[in-house]
This record gives sequence, C-alpha cells and structure tokens, in this order.
Amino acid sequence: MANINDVSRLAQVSKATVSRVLSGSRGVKEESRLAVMRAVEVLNYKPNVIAQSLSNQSTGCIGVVCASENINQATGYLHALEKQLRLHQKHLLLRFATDAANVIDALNEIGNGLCDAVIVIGARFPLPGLPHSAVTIDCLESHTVRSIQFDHAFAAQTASQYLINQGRRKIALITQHDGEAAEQTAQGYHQALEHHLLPYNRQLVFGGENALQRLLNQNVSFNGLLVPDDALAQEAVRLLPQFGRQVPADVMVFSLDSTLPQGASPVPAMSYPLDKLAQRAIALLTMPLSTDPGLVPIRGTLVTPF
Amino acid sequence: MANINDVSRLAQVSKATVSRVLSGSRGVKEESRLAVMRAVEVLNYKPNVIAQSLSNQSTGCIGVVCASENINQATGYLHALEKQLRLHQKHLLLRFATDAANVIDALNEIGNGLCDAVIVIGARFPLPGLPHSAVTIDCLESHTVRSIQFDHAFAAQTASQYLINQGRRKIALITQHDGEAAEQTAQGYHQALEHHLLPYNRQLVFGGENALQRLLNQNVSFNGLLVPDDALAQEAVRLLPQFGRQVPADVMVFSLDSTLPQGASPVPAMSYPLDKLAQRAIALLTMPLSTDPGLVPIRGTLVTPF
DNA sequence: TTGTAGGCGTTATCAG
DNA sequence: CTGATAACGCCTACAA
Repeated sequence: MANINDVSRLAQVSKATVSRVLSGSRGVKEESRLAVMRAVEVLNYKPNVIAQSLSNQSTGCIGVVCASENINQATGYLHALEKQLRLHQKHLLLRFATDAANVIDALNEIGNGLCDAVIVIGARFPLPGLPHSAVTIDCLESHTVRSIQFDHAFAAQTASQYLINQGRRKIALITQHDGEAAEQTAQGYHQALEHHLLPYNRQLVFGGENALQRLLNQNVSFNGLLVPDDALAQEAVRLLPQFGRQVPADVMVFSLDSTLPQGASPVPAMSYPLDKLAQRAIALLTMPLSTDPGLVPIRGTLVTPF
Repeated sequence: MANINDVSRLAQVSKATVSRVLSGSRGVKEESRLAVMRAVEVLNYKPNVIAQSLSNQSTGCIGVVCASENINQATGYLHALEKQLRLHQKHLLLRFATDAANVIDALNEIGNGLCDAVIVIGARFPLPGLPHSAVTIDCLESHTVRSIQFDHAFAAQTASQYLINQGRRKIALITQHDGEAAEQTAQGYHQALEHHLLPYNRQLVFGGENALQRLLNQNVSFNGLLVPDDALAQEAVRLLPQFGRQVPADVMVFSLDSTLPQGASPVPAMSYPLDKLAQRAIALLTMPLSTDPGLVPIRGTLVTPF
C-alpha cells in the first residue's frame, strides 16, 4: 500500500505539500495540487488513519459500552448511535458488559488511546469513577458530570394518567431494581394517584427480582400495570393470560421505557426517540469539557398501539 | 499521560529494555525488570495502543458490518462476536449497512489501517468484490473465499420432517427474497415431501415481499408453516389468529433460522448456536490466508418450545 | 544483558 | 508557496 513518500516522490513535491493538499489544502499552487492529486489517483493512495491518529493524538473512535441487560433495547441504541456517529465521521467501538468490573475492564482496554471517549449505556449497577470523557445514558445514578437521564417521574405520572383516563383505577407498578430511577418512578406514580384522589395500595407495588411473579402470585386485583420496559411488558403480556387475566381487557399493560416507535409497541408506552437521544449523547461528547449542560432529564412521549 | 520515555528515565534503563519487559520480557536482568515494573506502577504507565499499532502495522480491531435487516437477529450476532473477539484480545468496530453501497463505504472507511479484518453479516444483497481479509456470515452467495453459510437444505428438510412427524401434512413455505438460500430451502422442502410421498402444492410456496400476506390472502388450507426466521415467525404467530387459525393447533409455525436457544423460542425452530458461529468466524479470520477451509455449510439444531 | 538508532506514516512548525 | 525537520510513542534489529 502506497504511503505519503511514494506520493511525494511521484508528484515531485515534499511530504508536507502532499499533506497540505490532502487536508487543509490552502496556500498550495494549483500546479502542485494537481500533481499531488494525480499521484494520489495513480497510486490509489489512502492516508493511513493510524499514523494520523498518532499525530493527532485522536482516533475517531468512540467506545460504546453496552451494559443493558435487555439486549433488544440495546440494539436500538446501537443503531441510533452508530448512525449519528457516522454523521460525525466517528467510529463505534462496541463492547458489552454485565457488571461494574466488566465496565472498568472495558474502559481500561479501550481508554489507552484507542478511543477518544466512551459512552456507557443502560448500566443498572453503580458505576465507580468514570473518566471525564465518559457519558452515560440511562444508567443508575452515575455521578459523572455528563449523563443523559430520563424523566422517570414524568413517565410514571403520564402513564398513570393515561391508564386512569382509560378507566383503570387499580394500577400496579413494577420497578426494576432500586436506585433513583425506581424512586422517581414511584414518585410520579404517587402524584398521579393523589391527583385523582385514588388510594395508594402498597400491595400493588413491587421492585427487584421477579417482581412480576411476586405481584401475580399475590392474587390481588388490578386492571392497570406499569412495567419498566418493553421486555417486561412482553413478559407481562405473556404471563397475565396464564393467570386468567386478559390483556388489555382485564389488565392494561404500560411500558415506561420503550424504544419502539409509534405503532410498533404492542402496549401503550412512554417512548424515547432514539435518534434524538443519540444526538444528545454526541453533543455532550463533542462539547468542551468546561460547559456543564446540567442534568436536564429527557421526557418521553406517549405512544399507543394502533 | 506517562510514556515510555518517562518510564525508562525513572527506571534508569533504556526504552528498549522497558519495551522488552512489557512484551516478551526475555533476557532481561531481574533487577532491571523490577525497576521497570516499579516505574510502570508509579507512573501508572499504559502503553499507547495507537503507537503500538503503527509499529505493528496492526490494530486489534475487527470491523463488523451488520447488514441484517432483522435488527434483533443482529444483536445476537454482535453479542456473540464481541464475546469471542474479546477472548482473542480484539476489538469490535461496529457499522450498520442497508445496501451494497453502504457496505463498500464502510469497508473503505474502515479498511485504511483502522481494522485488521472485516466481517459482514446477513447481507441479503449481492456483495461486490470484498477484500481478502473479509469474512461473510449468512450473506447472499458472496464469492469471497471465506464465508460461513448455513445448510439451508438441511434445515428445511429437518423442519419439514418435524412438522410431518407432528401430523402436519399440508406444509406451507415462505422463503425470503431470492438467491441460493431460498433455492436450497425449497430443495430441502421438496426432498422431505418426496420422502414422505406427499404432494407438492405450489400454492403453498411464497417468496419475496409480503409473502406471508399473499399466502394468507389466498385462503388455501395448510397446517404447517415454514418461515425463514424468528421475525417472520413472530409475525405469523400474530397474524394467523386474525385469519381464524390458531397456533399451534391449526397451524404449526416453524422458524428456519433462529438464534434463540432451546426453550426461548416460542415456536419450533432450527437454531444456530451463536457462539460456535462466532468462533468459526474468528477461526476463519485468524487462519492464514492460504488455507482455504472450503465451504462447509453449518447445520443448525432442532429446538422445540418448552 | 543492554543501549543506540532507525523505522512505522502523518502532521505541524518554521525558515526560506 | 514550499521543503526540511522534528514530533507522536512504540518496536526491534544490531552492535556492544
């Protein structure tokens, strides 16, 4: 594979001029420019990106650590991120992780020059100190400066509102694990109930492992069900009929975090537009480290089936 | 960030010795070795992978171009590949593509030193000349030397066999698009029918766009249905009841290409173990270019729900 | 066992 | 407008 020396030799100019033509190319005599272009063409020369990176001190790579348990949710993110990154001429280095140690490993292997920055997605476990160049999306209360969080309270409130408007007054709530997200969700749920003067029944609220199972085994009546994401929604839709409750006739299931677009979700849901999310992540990334945009949580939009 | 010079200075040895300690570390006096290790520790030195790459002429990156329409299928592949690549200390550079031009773009941007090799997955369109370092998985008859193909004929035959054993003698077949895969599938299907002396009804075979819709609109009776993948299986399971046919009582749906493990598939299916697939892909990649393993198509295994 | 020197392919600086 | 030359950070003959 031809290198810059070959080009400069063939074009009868110095390496510097070749470099100038191929990058800023300002202040180069037209004649030399053409000579270089011709040589490039003839030799089918492509600058070596690694050498460029070494010089620049910057590869165009963004590491994406996908810590989402819910693997299908992940794909949506990946797709959106890759699309957006490509627009910015950046590459996506993918890595999966299932726990904090995994994430740290990833960061260590990726952070030694290979990636300019890292995005961590959907970590449902506490993350220890991430580098400043990191951005988190939909992660457990990471105290990194830059992170994208959802407005869980708003989602829960809107969802409850919707179910109530649909005539569902006994609404069960399933939150995943603990942490801020769960608390905020509970908060939004409470607010909606209060607003409609509905009683709060603690037997209808479950969190953590097998929450859905525990709710169902309890045999308490409810006609609305808030679940944290599409995966659990799907499970609920599958399980409920087995407990003699038809969906949506007997119980209306609502997904609090859907990445499916309008119409594609089998149940009503709060949907977070993936491309907007990705755009925002990249904005955070390319933003100078000094500017702290503050934590403005993102609000989803209500989508309903059909 | 400390570099090799800092380490050599602190350890009072030359850069070469530092390098030796950190890589092959053979033929280095224990004393120097310790001095280097200590300096590395103190300075928290991590070799810059970009500089290494420039020297080595090899980044540890493998480009993965995901051309699968079926985005969920894709995630499975990605996960398995990343896992396997990590085992080989390699990184996964992700890229999505929807058509041949897209794939070419990806290869151009990725192939200038950034990636050591490329894997293209699930392209359902003809691929023009790929570089020798490329491997294709589940792609349309690419005439690249290295590719992993499925034994579609075997899958279709096994699937038909299974349905027949389940008492289904009117089996419909849906193939996606055209190409070798579809032909092989049809072939396996025919063979199974012949073997059981069952008649071939061309009204039960559809390919291309909206094949499922066209089959259903036709209103011909059938009690078994072969679909090309999980996505179509899901659609069939959703659609069939709307046409008054219960699954699996009236029609048993069979997915010819599932990436779900035993038990996770809602319908019987031919499953291709993803990690084996990924292993094989990487074997092809790391294999010297001279050794042509030939095209031994991979045979899936039959999985049944519950 | 060690150090020196040259190379990997670019970009940036700085005279001319 | 152009061409040396020095980084960038590491690896590795080769010589001692």
